[in-house]
Amino acid sequence: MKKINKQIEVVFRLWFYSNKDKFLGKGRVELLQRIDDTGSLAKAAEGMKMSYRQAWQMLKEINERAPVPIVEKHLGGKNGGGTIITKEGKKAIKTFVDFELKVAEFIKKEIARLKF
Amino acid sequence: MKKINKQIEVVFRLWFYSNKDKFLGKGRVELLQRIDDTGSLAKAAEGMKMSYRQAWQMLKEINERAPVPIVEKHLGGKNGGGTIITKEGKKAIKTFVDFELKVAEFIKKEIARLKF
DNA sequence: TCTTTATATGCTTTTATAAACATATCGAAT
DNA sequence: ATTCGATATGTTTATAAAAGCATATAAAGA
Repeated sequence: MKKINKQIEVVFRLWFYSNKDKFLGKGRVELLQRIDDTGSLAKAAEGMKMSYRQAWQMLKEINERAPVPIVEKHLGGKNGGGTIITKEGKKAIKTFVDFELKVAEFIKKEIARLKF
Repeated sequence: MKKINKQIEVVFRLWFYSNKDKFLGKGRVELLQRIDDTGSLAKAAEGMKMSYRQAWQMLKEINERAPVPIVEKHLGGKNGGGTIITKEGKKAIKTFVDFELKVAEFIKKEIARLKF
């Protein structure tokens, strides 16, 4: 009988929920990170080859569900406006990324421990 | 500023992959457990209000992708046939369930440790 | 050989999700 | 007032995933 552990890979996903609603996951965090980098939802969407519409809806959900304000939007003005990540938003992103990393490390260790 | 950790919940899913293909996840494991309980794919499907077609396709994928034989099928015969979980199948199920539990415990501890 | 019951699949129809297209709006700066 | 670039949404179209329906097949036992 072949040993399984040598050929098994474990993949995981995790989400932050607030009030029974999912408000952060890997995809959303990437969007937020790109917004943080570019200062623009449109540019962030383009960067991850996602339609602006979709990205806008995603961000809308994040805002509706997050327990704290994640972004600050600006309409019109010199450069047409823009979107910036709030301080709380940055904290939430970091918390998620760190959490994800810890879980990944734990899983890696556990895989090594698997014996059949 | 409100503290986030008191209101955040973390949800996760994990999958076992073999050869870049997902072959076990929560839903599939439940199907297998029900097959193990009933000895029948049809009964298992019914039990989790899933169409037989769907369950059969799910099981087909599991079999195609798992590194070891998970079930043994029997066509025809006295009671029309049936499906039983192999010894390796049972081991895979247990491994998955145990793994999932450990990750859940780890996550629970990490949540408690979150501070903002 | 006919019955029984679970597995094995083809085919069609819904439903859900995502993509695509089209505009409207906002407000600083010119 | 007009321009400009980004946000804000309604509407429609295309794709994909799930459901539903129908039927064939296997093989032990009566």
